[in-house]
Amino acid sequence: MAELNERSQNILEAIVKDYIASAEPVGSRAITRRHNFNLSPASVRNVMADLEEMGLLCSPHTSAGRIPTEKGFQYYIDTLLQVRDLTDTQKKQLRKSYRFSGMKMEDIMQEVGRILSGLSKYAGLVMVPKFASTVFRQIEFVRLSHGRLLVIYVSETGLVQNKVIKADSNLDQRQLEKISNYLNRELNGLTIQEVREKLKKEMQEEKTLYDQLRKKALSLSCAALQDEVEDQLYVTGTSLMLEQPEFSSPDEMRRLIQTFESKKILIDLLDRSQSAQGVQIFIGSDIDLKGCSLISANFSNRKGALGALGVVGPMRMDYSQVVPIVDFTAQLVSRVLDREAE
Amino acid sequence: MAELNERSQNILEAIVKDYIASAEPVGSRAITRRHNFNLSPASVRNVMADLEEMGLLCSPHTSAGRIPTEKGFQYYIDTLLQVRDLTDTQKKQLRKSYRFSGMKMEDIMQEVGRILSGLSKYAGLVMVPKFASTVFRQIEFVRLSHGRLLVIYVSETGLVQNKVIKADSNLDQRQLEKISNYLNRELNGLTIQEVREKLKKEMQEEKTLYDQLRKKALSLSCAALQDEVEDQLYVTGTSLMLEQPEFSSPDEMRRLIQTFESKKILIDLLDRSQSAQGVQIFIGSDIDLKGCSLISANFSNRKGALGALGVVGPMRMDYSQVVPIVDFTAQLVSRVLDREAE
DNA sequence: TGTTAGCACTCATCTCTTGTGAGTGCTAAT
DNA sequence: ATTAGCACTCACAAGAGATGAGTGCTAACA
Repeated sequence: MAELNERSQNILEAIVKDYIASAEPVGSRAITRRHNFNLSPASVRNVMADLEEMGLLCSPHTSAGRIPTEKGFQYYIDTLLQVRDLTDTQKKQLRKSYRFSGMKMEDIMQEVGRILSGLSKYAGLVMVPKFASTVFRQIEFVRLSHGRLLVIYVSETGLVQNKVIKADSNLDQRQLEKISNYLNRELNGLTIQEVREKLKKEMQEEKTLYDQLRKKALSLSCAALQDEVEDQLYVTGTSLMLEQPEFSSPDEMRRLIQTFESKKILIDLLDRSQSAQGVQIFIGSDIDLKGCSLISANFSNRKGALGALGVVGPMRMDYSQVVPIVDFTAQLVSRVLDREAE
Repeated sequence: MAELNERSQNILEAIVKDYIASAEPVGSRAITRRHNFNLSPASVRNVMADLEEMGLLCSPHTSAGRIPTEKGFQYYIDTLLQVRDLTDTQKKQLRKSYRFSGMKMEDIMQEVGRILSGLSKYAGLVMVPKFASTVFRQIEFVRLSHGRLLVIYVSETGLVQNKVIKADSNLDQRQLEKISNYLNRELNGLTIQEVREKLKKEMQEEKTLYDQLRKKALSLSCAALQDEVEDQLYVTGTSLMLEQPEFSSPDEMRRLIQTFESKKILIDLLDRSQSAQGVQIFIGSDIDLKGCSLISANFSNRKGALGALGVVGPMRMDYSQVVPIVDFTAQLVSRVLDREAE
């Protein structure tokens, strides 16, 4: 991106801010009225023409004002955006909302989503801890019927996953208990990722092993943990998005709701953000959410990244306000999870 | 409802059917064209005026055709609707979609919802088995920290519920095992409802009991099972509703999405239908879904009612088509659950 | 040379008008 | 009892100004 002189920057910033506030195209006169740059509308127009040439602005039609393009927003976020930190009062209030003691993981996540969307007035997303990186705490088997077996897996953070598997051999409850005892001893404190690797190694080493119990335990736990569990996503406050003027037309509404309904796009997006640290902002066609932006952050406990949360809003959302909310929320959730795990 | 002569019935039926097909007000001429009653439009108009007087029809404005009122729909459903059974081919196809072996309960329910909304082109609802009426199979305790205890409860159908409780006394894993063994033996085969009653009784009888283990077991399981678990509801295909012309205005869309988002209204509704047998139809202001109808049915296994499923569509939805789908689906799900449980 | 006033021009939006057509209710004839 | 005929209503679409916000360009100005 070419350098912009100070005047251009000021004007771009003014346009972006005005547009964020009004959702309407911004005209040259409006700018001179609302900000006192000591410039005439005509001069502002010249600058605006330049900014349009650079692809930072565009006008919906000849006689409307300008609106920032995606590139314009990107520039704004990269170089002009100043995120003010939350005030202590706000922080305190947020902390107060996060009294999760005695709630189970799913409910916590849902509640976090609600709070996020409530604060931001946009849609809140929370992706629950990725299965592969959770830390093993306990595994239990429950016999159902026809050799079908319910496997219940509990992570250190109290996340419960369950899965039905087929066990060919007819194991009785007694044997199952032995097996789960064995596994609980053996796998304690490892992440699922590590458990998988360990199992794989052992399976190879002990192919010819005569220890029946161990053999069965290995094959059972393999079956239980082999395939990736689909990430679970909680979406809250989609209807708030429908209040935004950019989604006021029926077609846009339908598109938006369909997107939120499928969840797949959102999961991919949050997955992508998983690798990075801190708050991330995805804009527009970056993501498959036309006209939207996503502000996301990971949460984690001491053992590493666990999940991601964020806010989806219109591209012109109030970044300076939402970014710190997302950031602080992610930190709070991380702390809660640490506390729970300890 | 006053009796209607045959001609009036025929005309009412024609109007309802045409309106279901077109979502437009139906005029007198349109009726004589599409159905041959050997009547002139003027005669039809006379009848329509009568039907309007009775509150079965209304016209949006003077020079539009008539549309059925809520009462009109009610009359149609009660006395005119003929539900054709599914053809064998359709049944076979449906059965083929329902191969759920090896899936866990939540996934089954979600899939059922998807199929329902896919077939009906409206929104599908599935409410998971009511906790209180599930049959106890197994209970497990997992220690988390600070005396917080994760209780995992498994029903006979493989439904897993979990909950975090506070256990004041410091129990080690060994004692917990003993307790769960004791409870598993003691409570096997009872519904949660029965378990609760039993616990209550025993707690009273054995207040002064010196058997420490038993006492702890009782108080733990009481804490674990005491409060009602919120019914879980799966909603699918809301975006399909937005395609319907009655919800094409932004305001209607917002209202609809908000309703679906809160879920509470829908849960109450399905709860209400729980008591009855077979397919039920709720119309319009009966329920808090303006302009919508709900077709619902319960599913159950041999032990009794477990949950409910249904389809929410516009009031003018194609009842003759959707009713048998909902009916047959409920039967299929019941059978699947029986098979799983056996 | 950068800035600004002035001006012609564009174009979405609102309002007002008019025409059209589907549908109605009433009346009189069959 | 049924129906043809007719006047009437009213939503909706199309067209015509009027309005106003905003632009680009040019020429004058500091």
